[in-house]
Amino acid sequence: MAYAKKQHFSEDLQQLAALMKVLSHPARLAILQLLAEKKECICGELVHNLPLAQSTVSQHLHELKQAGLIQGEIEGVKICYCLNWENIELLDQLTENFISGIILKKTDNTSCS
Amino acid sequence: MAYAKKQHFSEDLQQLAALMKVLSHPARLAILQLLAEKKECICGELVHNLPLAQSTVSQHLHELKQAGLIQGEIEGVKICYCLNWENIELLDQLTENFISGIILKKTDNTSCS
DNA sequence: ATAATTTATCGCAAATATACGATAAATAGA
DNA sequence: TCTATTTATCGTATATTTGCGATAAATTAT
Repeated sequence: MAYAKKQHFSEDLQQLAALMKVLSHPARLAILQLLAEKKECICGELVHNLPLAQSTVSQHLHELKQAGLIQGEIEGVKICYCLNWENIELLDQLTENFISGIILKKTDNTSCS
Repeated sequence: MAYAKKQHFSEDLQQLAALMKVLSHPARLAILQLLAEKKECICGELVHNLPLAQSTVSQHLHELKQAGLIQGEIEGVKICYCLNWENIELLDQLTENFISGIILKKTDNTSCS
């Protein structure tokens, strides 16, 4: 039972935390950058560009797809991945809302140090 | 040995991924919001505002402190926490740079769907 | 039909993360 | 001094993540 306490927090915080978790591995950040650069990319080419085994890359792709940040289309044997712009922009908004929401509170220069 | 592959990625991606990992738990997001709201806050008050045991909150505070996002000052028996604005703003810049760096590549409306 | 290619998934091992109770350490108050 | 308060840390249990090889499934090429 050492878990599941996440559900005791607000939906908003849970959603953002889940997105941040997807971004918490450099391989997944690298995949997003590669897809932004190449517009679209066959899975094998991503594997070729990352220092990880094929099965590991496939797992990272799965997490990114689950989070809605990328999508894959079957092209014969191959699978062509690309960014899901709609959700990338949602990610942008949610993170910016959170951080700027914090920074807006700064107005007074209070600090305990 | 099932790990440590993170070091095969660029410093930039590693740094951002590490920050995202700190933000990947709703408790830590909630702590940041609480500190932004209250400007500064005794540890016990944070515990009071979170659905977690004292020792668990202490661990989350430790991670936030390690990442430089908060700082604590001893006030007698109590410890007063507050945000480290400098690094909060760095976090803001790094995340915005990353995401907007991706969104900038959108220009052509390519999509594989 | 058979072989080669591509990718997802399974099973496993190891590393990390989460959560808590118990305890230690330090200070304040009686 | 003795007690209460506050917080960090330790130990432990459990869950999750990371990573890989092996294999399965599907498609293309021979």
